[in-house]
Amino acid sequence: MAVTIKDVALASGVHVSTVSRTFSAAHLVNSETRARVLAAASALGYRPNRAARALSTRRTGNLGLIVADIANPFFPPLIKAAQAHARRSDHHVFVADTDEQARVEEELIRSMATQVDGALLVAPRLSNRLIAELSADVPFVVVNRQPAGLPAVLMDVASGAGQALEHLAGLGHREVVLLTGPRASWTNQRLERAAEEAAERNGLRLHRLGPNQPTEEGGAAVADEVLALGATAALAYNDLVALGLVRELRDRGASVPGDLSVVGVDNTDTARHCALTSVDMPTAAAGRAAIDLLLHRVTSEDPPGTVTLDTRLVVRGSTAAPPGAR
Amino acid sequence: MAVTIKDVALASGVHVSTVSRTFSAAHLVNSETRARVLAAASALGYRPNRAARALSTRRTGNLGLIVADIANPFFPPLIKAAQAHARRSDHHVFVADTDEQARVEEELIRSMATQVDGALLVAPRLSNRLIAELSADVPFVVVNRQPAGLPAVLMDVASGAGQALEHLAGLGHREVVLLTGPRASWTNQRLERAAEEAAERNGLRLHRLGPNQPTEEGGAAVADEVLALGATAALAYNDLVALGLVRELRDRGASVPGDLSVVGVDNTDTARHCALTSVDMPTAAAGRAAIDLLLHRVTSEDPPGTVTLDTRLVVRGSTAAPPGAR
DNA sequence: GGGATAGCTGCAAACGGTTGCATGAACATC
DNA sequence: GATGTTCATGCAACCGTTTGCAGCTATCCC
Repeated sequence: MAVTIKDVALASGVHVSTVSRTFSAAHLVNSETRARVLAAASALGYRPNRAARALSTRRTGNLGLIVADIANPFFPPLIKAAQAHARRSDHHVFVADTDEQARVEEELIRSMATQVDGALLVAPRLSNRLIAELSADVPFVVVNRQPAGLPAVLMDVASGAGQALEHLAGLGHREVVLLTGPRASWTNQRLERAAEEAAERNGLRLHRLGPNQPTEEGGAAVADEVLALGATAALAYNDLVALGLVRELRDRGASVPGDLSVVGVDNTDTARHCALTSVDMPTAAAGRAAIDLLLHRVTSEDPPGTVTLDTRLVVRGSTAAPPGAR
Repeated sequence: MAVTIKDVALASGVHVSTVSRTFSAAHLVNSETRARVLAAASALGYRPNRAARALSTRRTGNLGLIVADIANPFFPPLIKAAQAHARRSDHHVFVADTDEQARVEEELIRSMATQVDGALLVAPRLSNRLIAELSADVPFVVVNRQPAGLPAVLMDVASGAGQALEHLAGLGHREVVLLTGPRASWTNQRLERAAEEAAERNGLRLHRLGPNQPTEEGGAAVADEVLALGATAALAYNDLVALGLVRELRDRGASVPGDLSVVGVDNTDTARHCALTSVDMPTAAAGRAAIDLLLHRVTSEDPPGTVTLDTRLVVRGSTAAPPGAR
């Protein structure tokens, strides 16, 4: 049915191994022969069968990309960039969604293991122990987490969070609340520490509220408490939380940024559309860097490296001077 | 290195073919033998090699999902649903982004052909001729387009667009502008026709403006013309166009919905966050339906079916009575 | 008790490539 | 002119699994 190497060999009068070499080690075949083979191949519309190739080479040319929730606006730019970048090295990408469940994540990795050369775990929920165990089967690169001994790409929220608090201090704010995210999140841990340090540096008083669900509902749920605290600005774990808070506040007649300035994290498209000041996460760059690391890891024995990317504040309409200021 | 069927055979004292049957045709093996094989397999951590299996069965257990732009908020819910649904039948999904380019789309399909049992084309840019040609290599299901002879899933914007114009008429609007999208888009064609009919039904005068780029910029670019037309409401090709228009209008001091009511299409998360009235597209349901159709097509010879899903209006804060009304 | 049947299992040939090794030709070296 | 190299190609085993066929055993029927 499909045209195989055998058909090409027949059509060009050479042995299959010569056809094979034409495609996988062209320098080993005479240039005239090569031309003949290529002509026959393209006339027949030959395409190497990747599954067959994988069987002997143990390289599938496929990568896995495992994320918690494809529909969370944080992920698509990363997926897009990773996929496009992988394609440049002729790799295909399986994308899988774990629905935020560690069990699903594990099963996905196991079932992909025989079909991929490596996998990208973005903000995995799995225990470090299990990640280490599974990494024996498949080379991993981890994004936004740092398990010992594995290559990682980190988007360090610290720099952007520092800029955010500096920005708020500059506007005249003195009392700021941090809406924290999931305890297990590496980003959240960095965010908490960075916010604390930056608050001190800028003479701000920092309140904490959380952990919160990293969703719009999570943000909406704490609107009361935020108002009760008497803070004039809030920094949220992510854009969804920030936007949930904004919506709830406005529903209650409070003004953003008039009564409360709000800063998100991730700088998703939604933040852009809703004019939310936000800390930009370089998701596309992270996707590309992770693919580079992964492809490198697949082919080399070098010790795994870690790439850390900085973040930066993008100021929009959700921040302004506090109510008391002139 | 990896544990194979051979290791399991050795460990359980049977021939490899018996191990194979235990996994792919369990009823053919004695239940005691089966138990022994399964025990050995799980002790060794055996997982069938899908590439090898694909070689003999000509079924890879993989599907392709090809979209124009992963980062466009319209797609992720569809991708998520399709992937989750495919997983239930033990299929993995390659996700690929064409960057809106027909050439890339074609190359992607060709390079995936040997590795997938079928592919989902979502709003493809390819010519019908080429789609037909390629469908000889790979079974397709097409979403939001209707090439002859191929199974398709359509999200029919007509019903929702009708509701939108009815809603606007009910609020007292009389002059409405339709911001059209790409000419080649099936959705756009349906939208234009449906809007025309619904306008007539509801006694509205319908202006058209377009074709517009289906992006925020596309919407922002026509703000002037919209104002000049004297319409009091706009229905946009999609949410991005609608939001671009809203932002530009507000930047110029016009009020939405005070001066102009705006309705989008897609009902993306962004529309929700930005309180945009929008026509909901059942993307998740479409993803699932498409996978069903595809899996069915892969295994059967039935003539291809078409699934049409209705849409409906979701009213939010971007629509209100026109300026003149009491 | 003999033949047919059903139920399991083993054998070996695929599936479509890759690759180490052997072979042969052409050419250079001394 | 014998020897050694290099280059190009063919040969055949192998990658891990499936599957048609054949063979064996036990059971059943008359």
